[in-house]
Amino acid sequence: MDYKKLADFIFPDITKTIEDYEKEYPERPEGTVVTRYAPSPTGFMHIGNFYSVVIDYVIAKRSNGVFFLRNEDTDQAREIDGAVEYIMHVLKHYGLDPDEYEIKGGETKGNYGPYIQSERKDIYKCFIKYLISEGKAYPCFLTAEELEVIRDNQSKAKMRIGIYGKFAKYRDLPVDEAIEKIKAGEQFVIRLKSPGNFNHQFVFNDLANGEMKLHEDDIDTIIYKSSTELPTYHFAHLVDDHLMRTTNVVRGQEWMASIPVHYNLFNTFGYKMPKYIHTPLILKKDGDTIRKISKRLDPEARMTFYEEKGYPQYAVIESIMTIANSNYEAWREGHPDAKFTEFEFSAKKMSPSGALYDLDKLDNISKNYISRLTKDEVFDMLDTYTKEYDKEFNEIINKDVDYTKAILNIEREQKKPRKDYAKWEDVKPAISYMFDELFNPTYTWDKINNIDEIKSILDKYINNYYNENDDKETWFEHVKELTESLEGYTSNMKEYKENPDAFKGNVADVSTVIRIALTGKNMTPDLYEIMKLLGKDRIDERINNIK
RNA sequence: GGCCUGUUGGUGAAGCGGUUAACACAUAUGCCUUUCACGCAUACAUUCAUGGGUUCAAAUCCCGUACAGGUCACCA
Repeated sequence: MDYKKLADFIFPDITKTIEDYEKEYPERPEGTVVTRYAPSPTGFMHIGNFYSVVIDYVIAKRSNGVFFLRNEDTDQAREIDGAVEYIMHVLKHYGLDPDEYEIKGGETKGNYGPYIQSERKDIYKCFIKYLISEGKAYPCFLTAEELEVIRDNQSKAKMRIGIYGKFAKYRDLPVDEAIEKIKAGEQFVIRLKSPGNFNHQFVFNDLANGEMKLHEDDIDTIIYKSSTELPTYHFAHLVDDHLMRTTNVVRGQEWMASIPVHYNLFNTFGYKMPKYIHTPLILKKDGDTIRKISKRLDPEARMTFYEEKGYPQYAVIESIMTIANSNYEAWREGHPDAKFTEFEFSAKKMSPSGALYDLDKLDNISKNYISRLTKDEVFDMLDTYTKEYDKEFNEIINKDVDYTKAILNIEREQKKPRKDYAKWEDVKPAISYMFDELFNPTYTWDKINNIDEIKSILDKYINNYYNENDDKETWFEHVKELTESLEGYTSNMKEYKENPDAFKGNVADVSTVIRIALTGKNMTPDLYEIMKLLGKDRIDERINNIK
């Protein structure tokens, strides 16, 4: 049959050949690892996508390779404005900047573009045209209704579903008849004339999941959508990753099932398949059931969650790396200051089963990280965060930067620093009492709640025992002396513990009374440090305000 | 329904023929201690979904079963 006639008829304007493109996009330097993140701009970024990106980035950067971003906008009905900008924002936020990318109507970087699929139509058409001219693809005129009937019948007959064998009605339609139909305005798609045989198996090696035996695919998959003149994902994957010279494809495990299709596609062109890493799904425990984490139901599925809460970028990446390779934590212990890209990542060590993303673990990583920062670093990060998410608090902490830093430095910059904050959102409620405009004096404590008693303790303290120039030891000695002077109280904790009923209270209780009076809380960092920062006037004022 | 994948404590998991079944998080308790936090210590899987087999020996190898997930679009 004269397939060339058909090809020329369908794509009369396509004059470039595959060879032209091969020349235009030459092989990258020998041994370069090339990875990509290829999202469809259909909404906000998901933690699972982020997982893939981190791995893309690590394996590219470890070997000085290339990591690029490709915009897969072939489904225009689902496209959302600003989605790509948001993705770029996330990548930048986490320091995972792509080496090559393109913003629609904006900047472009890299020599293997366009990096937006809707701008690559001619390239796809060229490849499709070649396939048709070789008789390896054909126009199919099956309507949506016909397709549905076929599917129903197959399902009733318990047959495999799809267009294959005798169901591929237009597979061998004579060229002239096809041309007539197109001339008559009939809608069509282009399907691959599948070379596969379902009864044959081939071995596929996934870098994460290992070897598996799969059936060849004999379904004539749609590779080109006439409605939009755009290819389907499968075909775009073939053309783009071949021409962009991608060496490693990292994608979610839901793509595993498409491997036989991709195997066919790469084989019909005689191209080498890239290496694949199918990442496990990130799951979520919902009551008693475990399911795929969902953008709609689970706030923590969206990457915006981590930014809004103010999780440090470092912590989010660390938590992902910990899931990806369980020996990462041990490595980190030995290399506390190394960049995560220096870690010897192993796809093989990835667990093939889905993982629950553990926010407790994230908090722990984050707390440890923040606890090791200096007061200046903490201030800067808090400043950046509050500028975006809490303007009021941002103004407050900037009124007297040295004062704020001193607060943030309480029990910091020492061997065993406090681990109070997992995210920047936690800071404000933890230290608000240090700022008069946020201090909301309320005294509530069950153990000592008699107002006369409280007032007498505080008055005695402020008049007879408090001295703003005391060092820490002396300060505490004075609190002890105060305690001893009170009827029924002891400063001897051992004595108290042996017989708690014999006393009204102890030094800890007296300290707590002072603490609550000054901060409104019965749990705070070191009281001495707090009082130092508050200063005599504010201490007097707060104590006098207790009613 | 077909095809594919998985199943080790509350969570992430190590282990891949002989271990007291690592480690980290979480939880609980104790010590330390002016509260909290930190730190330290202890506890937490008589057992590796389940049934059978191979073996002197199995979480580890084989077969079956159950359960869970993924996928079968002019969506990616």
